[in-house]
Amino acid sequence: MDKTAEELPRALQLMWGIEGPARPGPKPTLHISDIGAAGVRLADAAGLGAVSMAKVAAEVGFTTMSLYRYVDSKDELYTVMIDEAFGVPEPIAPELDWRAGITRWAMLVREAIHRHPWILQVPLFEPPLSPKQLEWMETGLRVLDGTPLSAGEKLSSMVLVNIYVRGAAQLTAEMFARPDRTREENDQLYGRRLMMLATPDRFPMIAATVAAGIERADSGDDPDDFKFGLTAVLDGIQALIDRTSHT
Amino acid sequence: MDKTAEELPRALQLMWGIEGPARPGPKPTLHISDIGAAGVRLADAAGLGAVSMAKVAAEVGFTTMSLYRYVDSKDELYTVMIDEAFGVPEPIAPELDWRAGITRWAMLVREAIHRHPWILQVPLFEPPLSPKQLEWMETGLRVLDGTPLSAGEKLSSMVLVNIYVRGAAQLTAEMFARPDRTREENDQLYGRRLMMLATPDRFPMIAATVAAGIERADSGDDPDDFKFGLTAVLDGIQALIDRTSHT
DNA sequence: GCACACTGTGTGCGCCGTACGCAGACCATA
DNA sequence: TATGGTCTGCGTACGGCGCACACAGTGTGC
Repeated sequence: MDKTAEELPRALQLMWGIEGPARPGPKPTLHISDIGAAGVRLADAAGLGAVSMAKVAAEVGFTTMSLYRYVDSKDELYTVMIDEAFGVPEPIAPELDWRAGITRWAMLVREAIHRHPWILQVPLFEPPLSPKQLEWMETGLRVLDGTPLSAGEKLSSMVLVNIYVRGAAQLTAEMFARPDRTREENDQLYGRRLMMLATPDRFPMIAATVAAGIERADSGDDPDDFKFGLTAVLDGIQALIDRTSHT
Repeated sequence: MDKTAEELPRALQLMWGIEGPARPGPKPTLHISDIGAAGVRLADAAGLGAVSMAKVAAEVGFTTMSLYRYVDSKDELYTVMIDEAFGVPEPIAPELDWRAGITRWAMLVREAIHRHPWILQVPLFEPPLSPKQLEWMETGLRVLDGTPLSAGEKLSSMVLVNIYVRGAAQLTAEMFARPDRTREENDQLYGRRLMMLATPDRFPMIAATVAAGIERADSGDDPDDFKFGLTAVLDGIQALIDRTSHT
C-alpha cells in the first residue's frame, strides 16, 4: 500500500477502489456510491439543506453512525455526492474542432448542473480528486489537444470555461431555490425592487439597464445569454491561440 | 410607505434607511451595520463556520434573539455581512478606457474577496439588492459607458467579468481554508495525489499536465494566472465590441 | 396622561455533526 | 477445524445550531 494512498481520505480510497492487504473481519455491506446516490436523491428532491447524515443513513437503510465507516465527515459525503451527480462524462466526438468540442463540453457540464442545482451550493475545501471529476477534466482537456497551446494553457483554458459555466449557472440557481415563486415572478419582483432602490440619480447605469427591460439578462440564464458569455470566453481563448501560433 | 417596500426583507429596509411613518416605542439601539461588522470580524478571524447568531450577538453585546429585531434570518445576516465586507467601491478614474477601467474594477473586486475569502462560501439565494452591492454594479457598468455596447450587453459583460473574478478566486480560497498546511504544501500534496491517481493510461492529458509541472496553475492564483484568464475574458468582450461597431 | 407598538430578553424545541464504546460477525491463519 | 484479531454496524450522548414564542419594560405619538 502506497504511503501517499494512506493519506487519502477514506471516501476517496473507496471511490478509487484502493484496498490494503487482505484483512479479517466482515466486509462492508454498502458500496460508497450507494451512499452518494442516496444523498443525490435527497438533494434533488428537497435541496442541499435536506441532506443530513441521519437522512442519508435512513435513505440507505442504515443508522446514522454507520455512514462514518465509509465517510470521515460530511464534507466527504458532499464529495461523493458530487461525483455521483456528475456521473461518467459522455464522450465528445474527436472529429470536432476545439471550439465545437469545448462548447459541447460546456453544455454537458451545464446540463449536469441544471440536473442537480445544489452542486453549486456545496462548500468546497479541497480541489477535485474523485474519479469522475478527473474524467470530466480529462475529457475537457482532450478537446483542446489539437491546439497549439501548452499543457498549462490548456488547463487554464479548460478551467476558464468551467468557471464560466458554473458562474453563469449560479445566476439561475438562485431562482430555482424558491418553491413558492416561479422564475418569472422572481424576475419581475427583482426588477420592481431594482427600480425602486436603484434610482436614476444615484444609480444611472443600473436604472438605464432596468429601463431597457434587460433586467431579465441579469437574473436569467436564457440559452442565448449563456451562449453570449460562452462566445466571449471562447473568443478570448481563440485570441490566445492566435497569439501562440504566431510566435 | 410603498407597497413594494413592505415586501422588502427587514435587513434591506434597514440598510437602505427606509422607514415607515413615525412610530411609538423605543428606538433600536444598534445600527444594522454594527451587526454586519461584527459578523465580518468573526468570519475574518475564524472563517464562515465561526459565524452564528449567538456569536455575532455576543460580539455586539446583545442576546441571540435580539438580532432578529434587525434580521429575519441567518441568510439576511449573510447579506448584511457581504455588504459590509465589500464596502464602498473606490471610484475608478473616468479617463481610463474601458479595458483599463474594467481591469481596475476586477482587481478591486479581487482584493475585496481576498480580504474576506469567506465571501465565496456564503450560500446565495437572492440576487444582490443591498446598497453597496448595487454601487459596485454601478461602478462596473460605468466604465463600460463609452463602449458601443447595448445596456444589456454592458450588463452581461460586467457580469461575465464578475463571474470570472469570483471563480478564479475560488480556486485559491480552497487553499486558504487550511490553517494546518501552507499553500505550498497543499499544492505539492495535490500534485502528488494527482500523480498517483491520474495514471497516464487512463488520464493521459491530466498526467501530461502534471508532468509539465503546471499543476500549480490548477490550484494557484498567481497574479499571472489571474491576468491570463482576465485577458481572455476581456478579449472576448473586445470581440463583441468589434462586432457591434462594425454593424 | 394614556395606550400601545416597539425593543430586548429568556426559555425551549427539534435538528445537526460527530466522538466514543460495545456486541457480534467474519476471515486469515494455524 | 479452531481461534484470535479486527472490522462492521449500532446506541448513546454531547455541544451547538437556527429560530418560534411569550413576556416585561420603555418611550413616543396622540
